[in-house]
Amino acid sequence: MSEPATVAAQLRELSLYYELEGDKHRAFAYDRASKSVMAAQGLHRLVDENRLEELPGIGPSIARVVSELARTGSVPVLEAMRSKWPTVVVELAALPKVGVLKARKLFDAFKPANLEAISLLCEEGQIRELPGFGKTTEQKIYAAIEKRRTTGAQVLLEDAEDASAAVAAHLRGEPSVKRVEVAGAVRRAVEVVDALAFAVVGDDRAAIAARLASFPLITSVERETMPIVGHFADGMRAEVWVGAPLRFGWTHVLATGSRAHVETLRAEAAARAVDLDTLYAPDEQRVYRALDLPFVPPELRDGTDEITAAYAGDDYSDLVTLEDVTAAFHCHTTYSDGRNSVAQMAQAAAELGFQAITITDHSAAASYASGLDAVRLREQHAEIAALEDPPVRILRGTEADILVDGSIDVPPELIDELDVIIASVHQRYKADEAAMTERLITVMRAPYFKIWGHALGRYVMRRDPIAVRIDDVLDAIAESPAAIEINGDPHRLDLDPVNARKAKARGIKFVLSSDAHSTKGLGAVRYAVAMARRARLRKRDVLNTLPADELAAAVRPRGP
DNA sequence: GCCGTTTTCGGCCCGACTGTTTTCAGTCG
Repeated sequence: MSEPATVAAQLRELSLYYELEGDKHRAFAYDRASKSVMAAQGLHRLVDENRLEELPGIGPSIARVVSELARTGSVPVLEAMRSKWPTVVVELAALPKVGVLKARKLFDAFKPANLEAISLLCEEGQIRELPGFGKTTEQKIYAAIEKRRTTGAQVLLEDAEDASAAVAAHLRGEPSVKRVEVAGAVRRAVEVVDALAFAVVGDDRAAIAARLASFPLITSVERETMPIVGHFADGMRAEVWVGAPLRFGWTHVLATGSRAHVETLRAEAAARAVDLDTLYAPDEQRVYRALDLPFVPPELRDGTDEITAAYAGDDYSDLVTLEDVTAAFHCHTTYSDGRNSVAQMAQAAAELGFQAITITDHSAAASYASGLDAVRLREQHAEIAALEDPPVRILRGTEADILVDGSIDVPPELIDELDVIIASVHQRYKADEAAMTERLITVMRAPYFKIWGHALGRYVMRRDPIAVRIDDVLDAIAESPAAIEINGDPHRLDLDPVNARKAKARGIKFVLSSDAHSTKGLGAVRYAVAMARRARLRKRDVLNTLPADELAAAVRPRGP
């Protein structure tokens, strides 16, 4: 049966077709049904028991569609829509600043064969002549197609993981396939993924290519290439690297990349007269061993200096792991914009194996998130104190806004009552570089311990980082009572690995956090761990790997 | 197509923003 994420993607695709047909409300219904399928628990069971209509937004008609998609991977209406509407319309609608309506207008006016044709029309200045379009829009479309040409489609790591899991499960359905591993940028935990990749053990390439082609979201497959490449309707690619079992190690390395990492390995192999393509290596460890290298964790294979560092003696065995993390850091509750109570968050943290949790709701200045003033903060502290036998140690904290003047939104008399302060920019993101740098340095130098929250304020693919002289701020932090958060919210992943490496080089400490706004959100800490590993952080670089008592002492604003 | 009732049809999500307009259409979150 198809994965829920796959069914959801097909419903979204149907939604887009209905919108193209002008049936706005049906499109909305399918979009809502798609979200519902995504959020559903135990979709397969609901299908089996004919209970899909229990899901919100799913009535008799969509229930039939979902059931058929889940069971067979397709449905006639989707196939009909795919042959009626050429790929280029879908691709146009997916471009930033171009929606379904503009895509439809462009298609009706020009009947373009592909994005290339639209690009050409931009160059000729023809797009701007269309009613509703202008010079600016034309330039944006041109730039978007240009970007698409160089980088392909791009999705968040989190979404790429879901898609990869679905494709991997599908490939495992081919009888001649012995093993399927998710590889590529997903395995390397790159924030933005532009191609899915898989390492497969099998001896029947044709059968594997055919299996890939039958994945519900894939529209075409290049079968003769190495790797086999499948194309999704939205421009995403799936690369499938096939290898024999005794040489799977090298296949796995090739599929994982990065390109620069692989090239470096090839060069080292050539220097040692090792033939990687025929090397006996059932696993990756043996590939690296053959080159006198320790196992290089996937997150580090970015092609910078990970090989050089390994030859210089770093065996990467002490990189921080999820198991090292002792405290659920940076958590919101119903006091501000979270969905669960303090007690529920503490319970969920305990169930995930944490020893402690930091409750850090927004401060008063974050009024849009119902930030807490001193009165409500003390109410929360009283509630925490009243909890009988809490399942984990609870640190009373705040995520305080960094105000424009470089002060932190915590009344001075409250600092002594707090166990931890996270200081974050939530307003006036667009301050100029000099002002923002000054503002942050002032905050970091404040004479009590604080943790810089979601440092550069980016939203991956949606909002650029703040403009700031990062080196100056890091220099200030290095000599101040301050640490830096690596925020595991899949949309933030902030501070990013490149800058985190710079911070680590200055001896700055980190916390790995989830920025959870619900019990479910606590799991996002694994992304923080992944970013930390990419930054080559060790357990000793991360404060919330300490036992709860030591952690509490380390982050207390005023010290012991 | 779904949903909720004013019970079998009529409304469905909305505000900020941007670019294209000259009062609005379309995108995005």
